[in-house]
Amino acid sequence: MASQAEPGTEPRIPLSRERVLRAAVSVADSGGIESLTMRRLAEHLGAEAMSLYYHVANKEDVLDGVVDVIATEINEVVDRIDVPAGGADWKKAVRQRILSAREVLLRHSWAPGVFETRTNTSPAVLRYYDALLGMMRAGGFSYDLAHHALHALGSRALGFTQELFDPNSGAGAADQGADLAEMAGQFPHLVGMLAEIAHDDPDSTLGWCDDQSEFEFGLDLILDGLDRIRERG
Amino acid sequence: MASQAEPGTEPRIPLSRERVLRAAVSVADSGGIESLTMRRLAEHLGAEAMSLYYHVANKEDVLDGVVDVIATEINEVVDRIDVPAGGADWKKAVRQRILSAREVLLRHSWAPGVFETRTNTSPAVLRYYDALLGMMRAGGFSYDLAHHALHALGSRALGFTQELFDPNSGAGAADQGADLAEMAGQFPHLVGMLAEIAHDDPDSTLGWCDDQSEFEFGLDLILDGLDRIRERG
DNA sequence: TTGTACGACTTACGACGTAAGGGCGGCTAC
DNA sequence: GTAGCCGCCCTTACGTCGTAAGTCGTACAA
Repeated sequence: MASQAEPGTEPRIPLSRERVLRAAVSVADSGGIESLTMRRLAEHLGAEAMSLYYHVANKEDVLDGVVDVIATEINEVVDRIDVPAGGADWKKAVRQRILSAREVLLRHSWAPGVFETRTNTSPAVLRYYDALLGMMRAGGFSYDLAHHALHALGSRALGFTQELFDPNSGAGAADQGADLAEMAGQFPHLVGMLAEIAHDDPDSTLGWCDDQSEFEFGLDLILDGLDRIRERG
Repeated sequence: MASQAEPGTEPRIPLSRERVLRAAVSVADSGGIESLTMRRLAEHLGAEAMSLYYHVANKEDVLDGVVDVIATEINEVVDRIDVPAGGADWKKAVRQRILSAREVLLRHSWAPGVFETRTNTSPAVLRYYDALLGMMRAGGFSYDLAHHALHALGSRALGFTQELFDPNSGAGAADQGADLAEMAGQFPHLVGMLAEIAHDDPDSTLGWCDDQSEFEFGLDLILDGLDRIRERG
């Protein structure tokens, strides 16, 4: 339509699965995952919704493709890392790999939620895990221990953890309506912890607790534990 | 309608937020979370969809309420546990608490996904975390370490981890179409691991890897790590 | 007896995913 | 050349979703 009304303009780039998936990431990046609808995606591409179905089976397929795009971006980043190679250095290598993956996900904050809903594993994710396994093997892990390690890391292996409760929202609720004293009566330890943390770290720019350093704390806890088992076994 | 057509039957139990939320859990239990729509929920209650809105703000509110119902069920279970009390026994107590929470979630397999999408923390979840914190404090944790511990545990504190990749689906894909040799070329470590695990544990009734024992492995890894820090600090 | 407010129902709207089919432009076969 | 085909995109339409707006019966207070 637009191309007919304006003759002589761009010759219209044809759609393709590749282009559709890239656009999907772009839409989610700018408006969040709930803004990713087939109609909006088509609009973003200068096409109609039903045209997408020639390149993509359905919306589930789009979401599958989107995690593959993100995982590919992760692989591109981690492949550039200069690995210190195997032996006892496995921990350093794995740690850096995971933190790099996390950096990519921080650029697509909606992505973790999508990763978790997928059951079909994307080839790019498999490639990521395969290389991670390779590092552990080079570090002396048995396949069995490496297997346990993957489960223990869970989503952390890809660089994210879902925070189940955001103490800020609880604190906010307390500030607003409910009496803080009443709050303290109901949740004494929670309130005590919040008070102490806030006191210890009053001017942290990232809020009362820094997610990045918490992520690293948990990651190191697991990696150290695995290392101990590796040395013993 | 039905109550008008059949006069003299039950006097019709009035709706209430409580009843709506319990019905929502029941619907999700039997048909999965994607089957939980306002219309179906109403039908389950013998009412019309719009009638629910007198007791519930909107669907988000229903989901918030649903996690509160589940968290309350968890609290009821863990409150019954006979705690071995504080000191060095903290680990045993926390471990048992978390595994009990997991048992509840296993009865509502759709629940983890809903927990992760909530940002408003439910009072029942706060109560759960508060008691968990209390156990750690009794075990000698500083608030700071307990805070780190909560982040390190993440969703594991409530008894679940999201499995990002199910090797079964990968293996299934390999079995079906793609050549396993080609698969091994692309993902050598992954295929090696799968082969060894399958060989070591050929007749596990829970599949090639037991999620429960993997959960416990990861949980113990973290709890042991925290215990070491506690002793040192 | 007459409000009045609660608690349900009816109707309707816009957005979503997508099934079905129409049409255009460029290829290949003659 | 031109007839036919097919790859690619569009139009139209359907069923389902969440929910805004308005209606109605019933119970209780004045």
